[in-house]
Amino acid sequence: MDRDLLDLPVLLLSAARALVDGIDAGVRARGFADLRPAHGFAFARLAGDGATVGQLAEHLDVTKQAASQMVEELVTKGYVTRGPHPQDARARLIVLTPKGWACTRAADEAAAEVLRPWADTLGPQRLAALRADLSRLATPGRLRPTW
Amino acid sequence: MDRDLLDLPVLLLSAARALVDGIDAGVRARGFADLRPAHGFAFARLAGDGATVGQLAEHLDVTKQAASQMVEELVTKGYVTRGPHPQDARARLIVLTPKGWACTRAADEAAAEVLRPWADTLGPQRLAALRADLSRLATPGRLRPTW
DNA sequence: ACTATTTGGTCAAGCAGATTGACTATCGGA
DNA sequence: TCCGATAGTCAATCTGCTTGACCAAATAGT
Repeated sequence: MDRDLLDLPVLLLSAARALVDGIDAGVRARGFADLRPAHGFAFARLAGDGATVGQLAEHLDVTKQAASQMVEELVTKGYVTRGPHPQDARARLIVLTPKGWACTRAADEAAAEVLRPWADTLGPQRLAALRADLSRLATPGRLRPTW
Repeated sequence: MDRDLLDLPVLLLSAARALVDGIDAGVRARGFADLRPAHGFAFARLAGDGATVGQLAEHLDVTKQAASQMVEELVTKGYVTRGPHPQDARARLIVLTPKGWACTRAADEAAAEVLRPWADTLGPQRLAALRADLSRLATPGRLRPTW
């Protein structure tokens, strides 16, 4: 084991943080200043066909109560709505509002913007290789980092 | 910009989390069950010649009060001591105790242990390349991810 | 069909880790 | 020698999350 691989944790963390911070800043700059990165993780799950509170909780790796609270906040802010669930009357389906969709598009743009200098630095080849390598390493677990 | 580069954030986050979680688990398994990853970031700064509360706060990207609180906790648990600062009577120098050093060694071992399967998966060549690429991307900013 | 258990969600209270604000002691330059 | 800046702590507060209790609807067992 190469000795200086030991700072790989630090590098990984720095890169991850730079990325998330950059995206967050981009999203705020586009007018969505009342959101945190944690909300972005929620949006990622809701995009598509929506999700229940329970599914969201699992995705975010928090309790249902915490997820429910966040949903309440997002409803208040106008990013999502709670509707009846087509298959289960107990459950409620959370879906993005137009504002919520606009925000996810903004996030995609922001992400692309942050990634652009990375592509410039490394070249598209090595960036793609980086992505490929990471995809072989990353366990498909939760991603919320509550440290 | 390649379209599927957009999940690089997710991959980066997964990898970072897997790494930190793995190290944390390894540290706990070695008998230091009363510490969280956040403490590890503090230890990283204290290893060497120690640091003041202010320096620690900057490193962790928290207020001095928060850092002071953590130091108090680490003192209580026996990992660090507060000593007088050689150059400044206002400041106090925080240094690791033998127990603190033992813990940092444990963390290094744990990190190596987590990295080993990574080296097996990617091969030493590409792992080194990964490290090199990341080191070109990572801004030398804070790493504490409080999302 | 009828009851019992499980599951989806919310309400309420409490905790942990951070923040802001106020204060003391010391440093260092005019 | 004074006075603003800096190191650190004490105290109060905020926020996001957890645990615990609960209701309503779904599902399983008989």
